[in-house]
Amino acid sequence: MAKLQKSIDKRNALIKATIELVNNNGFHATPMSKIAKMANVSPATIYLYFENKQDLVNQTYLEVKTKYTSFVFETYEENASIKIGFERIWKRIAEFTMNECEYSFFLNQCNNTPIIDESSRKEGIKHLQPLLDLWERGRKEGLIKPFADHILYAFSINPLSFLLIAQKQEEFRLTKTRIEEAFQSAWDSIKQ
Amino acid sequence: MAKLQKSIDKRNALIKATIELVNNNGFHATPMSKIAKMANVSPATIYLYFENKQDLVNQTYLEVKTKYTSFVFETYEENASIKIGFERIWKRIAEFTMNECEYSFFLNQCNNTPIIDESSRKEGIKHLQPLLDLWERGRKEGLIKPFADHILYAFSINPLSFLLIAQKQEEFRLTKTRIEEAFQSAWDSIKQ
Amino acid sequence: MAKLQKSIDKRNALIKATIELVNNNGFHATPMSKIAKMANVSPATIYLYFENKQDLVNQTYLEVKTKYTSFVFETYEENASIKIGFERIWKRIAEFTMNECEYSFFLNQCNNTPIIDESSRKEGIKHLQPLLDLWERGRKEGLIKPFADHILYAFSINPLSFLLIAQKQEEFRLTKTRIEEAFQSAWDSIKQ
Amino acid sequence: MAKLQKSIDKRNALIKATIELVNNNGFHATPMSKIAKMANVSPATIYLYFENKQDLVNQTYLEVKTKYTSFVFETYEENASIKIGFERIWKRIAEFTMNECEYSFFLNQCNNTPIIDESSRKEGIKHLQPLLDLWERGRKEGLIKPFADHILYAFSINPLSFLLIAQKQEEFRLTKTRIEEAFQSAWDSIKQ
DNA sequence: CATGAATGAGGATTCATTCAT
DNA sequence: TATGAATGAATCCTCATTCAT
Repeated sequence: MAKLQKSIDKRNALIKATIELVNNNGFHATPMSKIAKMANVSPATIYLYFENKQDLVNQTYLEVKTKYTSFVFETYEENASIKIGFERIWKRIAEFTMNECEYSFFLNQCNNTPIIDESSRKEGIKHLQPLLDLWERGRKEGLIKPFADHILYAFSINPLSFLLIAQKQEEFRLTKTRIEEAFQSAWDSIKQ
Repeated sequence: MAKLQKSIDKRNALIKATIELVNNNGFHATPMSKIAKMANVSPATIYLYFENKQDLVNQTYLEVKTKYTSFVFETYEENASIKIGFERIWKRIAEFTMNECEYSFFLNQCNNTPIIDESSRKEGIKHLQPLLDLWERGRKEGLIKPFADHILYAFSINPLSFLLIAQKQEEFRLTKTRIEEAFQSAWDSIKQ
Repeated sequence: MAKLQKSIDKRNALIKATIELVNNNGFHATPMSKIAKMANVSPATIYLYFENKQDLVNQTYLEVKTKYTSFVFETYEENASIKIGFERIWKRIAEFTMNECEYSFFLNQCNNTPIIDESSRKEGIKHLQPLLDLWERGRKEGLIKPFADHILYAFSINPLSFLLIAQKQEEFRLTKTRIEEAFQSAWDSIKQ
Repeated sequence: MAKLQKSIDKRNALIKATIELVNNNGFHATPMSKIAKMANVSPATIYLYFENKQDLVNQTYLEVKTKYTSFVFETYEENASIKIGFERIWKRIAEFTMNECEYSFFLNQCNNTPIIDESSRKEGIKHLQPLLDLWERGRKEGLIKPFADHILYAFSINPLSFLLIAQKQEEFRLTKTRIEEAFQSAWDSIKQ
């Protein structure tokens, strides 16, 4: 329906604007009015789609996280070997992190800052369940270190966030070669 | 001098209050008035010590970063072997990260957020120069992977930040054993 | 349109309040909040119509100056004799000065004080162009002293401002007779 | 006495600073702290010499007015003819107005603005008593128009203030010749 | 659904003034 | 007498949110 579509478009525009503005200015220093302006909408209209500013950010966070997760596992097949399976997931995460900087940067900011409601963030790393399952299998097979998921995540996945920020601050450029190197470090850090 | 000491005390109280409040509420949502109240001074007094809110946060950041760096290298001796040297530095960082959560959390927030002036953050990871030197030596000796500093940092040091946050959100407890495990992952990720 | 009219009314109320308060208290000592209260709007509303306090005063100044000029030349006809022409303009200025004390006093305060932006005041006495033209003609016909416009203005027009203030401070009452006397002085001061 | 002199020096420095700052920024926008700084004195010290900010400005006004008056009549001799007497006083006023712009500008601002207490300004033009006496004599001798003092003042003396401001705003330069012209206008405006 | 005008509550900052020394 | 540190009270301005249309 054209009408419904228009609504969805507006909601999307608002979320897009939120991401861009929060990325560049932080949550503070992004007034609702600016978000409205960038989305070509009246400030009052925001409140038809979201309860309030907090809700807007929370929903934006969840939306982006969902995009992230579904991209990451889109190509995943459960029956690959541990290393191959991990490599595929890792490369997808790396691809997302680098190609969708806006999304990744936003997620990162939310994860390191009290701008998101506890409840929205509470899930932690559960959204990566297939990866956690893979690790579990790997631990059983003696291929992955018998460490907690958080440790494995901290050393093999999270570093990509740091590289993203370093790149954004132009201290560093993440080339193809370097991604391969990064993967090697990631794998070494978790493999038995 | 009693007067000078009083001034220093006040400045410290302000910085302490800033850290605590920004950690819990974020830079936005910590009004100067609350900082003043927590430091037991009038809001106007803040402006005797800092130019404005931005300056207060910038200076707080630099102060904390300095504490961090000097703690980390306090016990460092250059002529240890690569692995021992790295282990010592890493453990000091881990110790600081876990014991001085307030400081670490604050640093982390500043590093992942546009609340700090570019110029204040510009240094990147240069403050860890002795560690970078160690890596350089390690690469030459063929003990450390021949990767860029940022990659080594991302995989061996930065993960501690993630573990800190996970702990703060009570998803995870970082026990002695787990620190040992974490170190093992760190070392595996960078060793040749 | 009712809505547009309401907007215009509000803007006018704000300008009126500004004039009255600045006249009585000076630019300092007239907080925006008082202006808002007198105009029956919220302080925040002022900022829908004016960029900031400076802009409010600048615009008020320009508005009042426009009222002044158009009143002064409303009845003017170019082809009268020099003396008649001058008398008509002078009398209109006198009328405005005395009947619209609020406006005149405000203009006077702006002209003698650094509360107005240079740019807003820059025009000087150019707004009285028809009078300047008349003087030019008068000089050519040998009826007016061959002096600079500023001198003619200083001695024939500006004195009314002083009389206004003297009256406001109740040192002096400007009666019909005295206006005639004043005109005589004005004319004598510029006539050849 | 050296001590007394030092006190007087400080008071003078404060008054000088007040004049300069109020001239350039207006009464608002000249904080006590700036006055103190310009006078090389602590803010607290001001309150040893003046009750408060209002008192400081009032006293500055009176001081400057006194300087003005005594300069104007310094060379005056009562027994000159009306025209000569007037010319002498007028020229002294012109000299003061042009040479001591800072003082004149300050006086002018106080006279056209509600920054001075009514009581301090109440005297009006009484400080020019010898001139008023001269006019009275002139009226009796039929040489001066039989008009109120305020009118004579408005047209013959006050115009100099306008010329001062025009000059300050660089619309106009007051040369020797122009001063002669101005005098002619002044005299014509009051002479019978 | 959509809006733009309106606003109350609050925030950063300034400043005249005081006070302990 | 002189001061610099300290502050409470104000001031300008912003912004999330609402409401009449």
